[in-house]
Amino acid sequence: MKQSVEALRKAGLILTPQRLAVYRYLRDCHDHPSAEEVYREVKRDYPSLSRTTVYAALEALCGAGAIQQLFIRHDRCSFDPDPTGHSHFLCRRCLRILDVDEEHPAADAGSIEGHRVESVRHYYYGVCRDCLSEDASDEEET
Amino acid sequence: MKQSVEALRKAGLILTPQRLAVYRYLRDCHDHPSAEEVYREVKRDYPSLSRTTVYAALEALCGAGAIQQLFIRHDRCSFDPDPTGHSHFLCRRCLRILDVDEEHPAADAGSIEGHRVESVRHYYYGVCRDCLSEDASDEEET
DNA sequence: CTCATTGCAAAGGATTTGCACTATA
DNA sequence: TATAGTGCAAATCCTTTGCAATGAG
Repeated sequence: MKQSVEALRKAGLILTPQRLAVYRYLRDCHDHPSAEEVYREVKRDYPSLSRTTVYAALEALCGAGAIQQLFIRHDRCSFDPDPTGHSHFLCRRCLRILDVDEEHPAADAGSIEGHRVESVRHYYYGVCRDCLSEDASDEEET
Repeated sequence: MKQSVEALRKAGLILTPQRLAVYRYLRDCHDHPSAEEVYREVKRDYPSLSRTTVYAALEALCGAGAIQQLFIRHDRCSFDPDPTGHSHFLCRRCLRILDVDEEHPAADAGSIEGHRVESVRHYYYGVCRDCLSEDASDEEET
């Protein structure tokens, strides 16, 4: 954690308790929460926390390359504490977003068809393995 | 166009003037409009058209596999009249969404890490070639 | 001390919903 | 004719914005 704080500071971020709390929550929740979820949860420890601050903190952290923002769902953005280039899977049953261990250049992927590529996202949609095995169990019971 | 209509009908869609208008607009606009844009434009020919209908039509067309929905932008969904698996590029300067001729399995890509994959999206972000060349021209003038 | 950040409230924009009406198959 | 689609209005949810107060460097 300490080195993360240093990394954030070096990235030019002013370190505030709120930003640290947001960052720490993301690191520890092992999920891909939306801004609203981050707000709700972090507010427990910082009752005075406002949405404005959360949105600003998330944007700042993205800008610093400490986290990444996902547009895998149509109704909200999600945030991933791991900024490295990997794919994501959205289960249409449980709506969880799962990391997929398939690396690809995160940013600066050079160019494609003349366009300068600064970042890449690979999204998969379907039914996750947990929901699949639940379905299998259900059928056995029938 | 006629075969498209047949395809829609075969996909089990009830064909209404509104759905056809939505589909036709998407086919002809050679862009990746949002639901709101589709609504605004198609409403010109169908003044009675409502948002409800547009959203329902787009959903039905997606379900029938006639078009595909993109979640490349954080603030709205976009629709692509071409349902085949290809990548997309979002320019942060002009905000246009461009097709990238890089095919990948559209749907039923089998499974990945145990999850059943039903569709795939590859998104690139950066600055498109048109904006890049504009920048180049600007510098020359300096 | 200065400027960026924070907090609050309100606005904005996309999408969804309830319900009555209409039209397709 | 029955069922699915349509239209209108209101509601909902996520995100952004204006502005004054606060705090980090």
